[in-house]
Amino acid sequence: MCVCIFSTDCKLNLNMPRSPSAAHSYQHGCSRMTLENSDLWKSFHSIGTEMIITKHGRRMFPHCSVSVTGLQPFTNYVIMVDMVPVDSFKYKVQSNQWEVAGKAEPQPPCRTYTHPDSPATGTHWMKQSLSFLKMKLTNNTLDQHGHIILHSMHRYYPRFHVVQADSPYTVRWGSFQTFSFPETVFTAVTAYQNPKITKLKIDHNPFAKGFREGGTHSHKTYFKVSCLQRTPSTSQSVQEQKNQASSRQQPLKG
DNA sequence: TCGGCTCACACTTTTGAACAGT
DNA sequence: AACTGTTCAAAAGTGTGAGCCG
Repeated sequence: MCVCIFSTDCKLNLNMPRSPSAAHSYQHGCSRMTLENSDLWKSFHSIGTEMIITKHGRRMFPHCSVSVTGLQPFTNYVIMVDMVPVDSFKYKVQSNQWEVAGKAEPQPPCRTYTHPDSPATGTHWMKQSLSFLKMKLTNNTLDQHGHIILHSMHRYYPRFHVVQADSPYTVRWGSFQTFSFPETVFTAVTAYQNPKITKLKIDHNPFAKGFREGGTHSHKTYFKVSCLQRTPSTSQSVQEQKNQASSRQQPLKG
């Protein structure tokens, strides 16, 4: 469920860490937020993170996953994310490098993604890391699904809010704590511009495995391979594949 | 002509329902 | 009856290239 609670005052809460070399954990009052997959984010950040946005909404990769400590155990909190423009420029790729292409387009409607567990007690938030895997990004300004609306070829970073509130509808009156991480800055694109990003994503994102070999040609190549694996039709070979698959998944289930 | 956007494609992974076993 | 584990089909999600559009 997504609730739009911000308007033009988004930047008032801006708490962007100043130094890119800052630690990946930030303290705010007595509570503290840590970026879980910080190393992965840093890998992408080092070559210039790009996030695909589509008309129907696309998940982020790497996705936002954080852990929180220092909350009051029995108090209810709502945890949200919104996207903040890094600067007021639009970018383009010129000879494999991002360059400023002019002034940014007017900001789309500012939306927030509320963590589906919200509201929950401090104990709940602190017992495990919080994944925003299902958050989707779109370039469709008329989007009705509550996805985060961004402009292509613009730079953003996710900003996390921990709000003391009993429901997503009462966050206006709660006390805000805002966190962000320098390595999560990304450029919104409708198609990847940097092949290094593509490679890194394919290496880490299981959904992209079918495209590992790259290009249309690879579709055929991959299809042939998968046919060879599947057509033997002996239940044993199928079972072996399943066993391998399940053994791969076991640590995750655990 | 060019750069950005959309769509179909063929694949993998995830999810959830149905079923069997304890 | 309740719980746990397994199987299977459907849904969701992925990057790419071709073609469209401004």
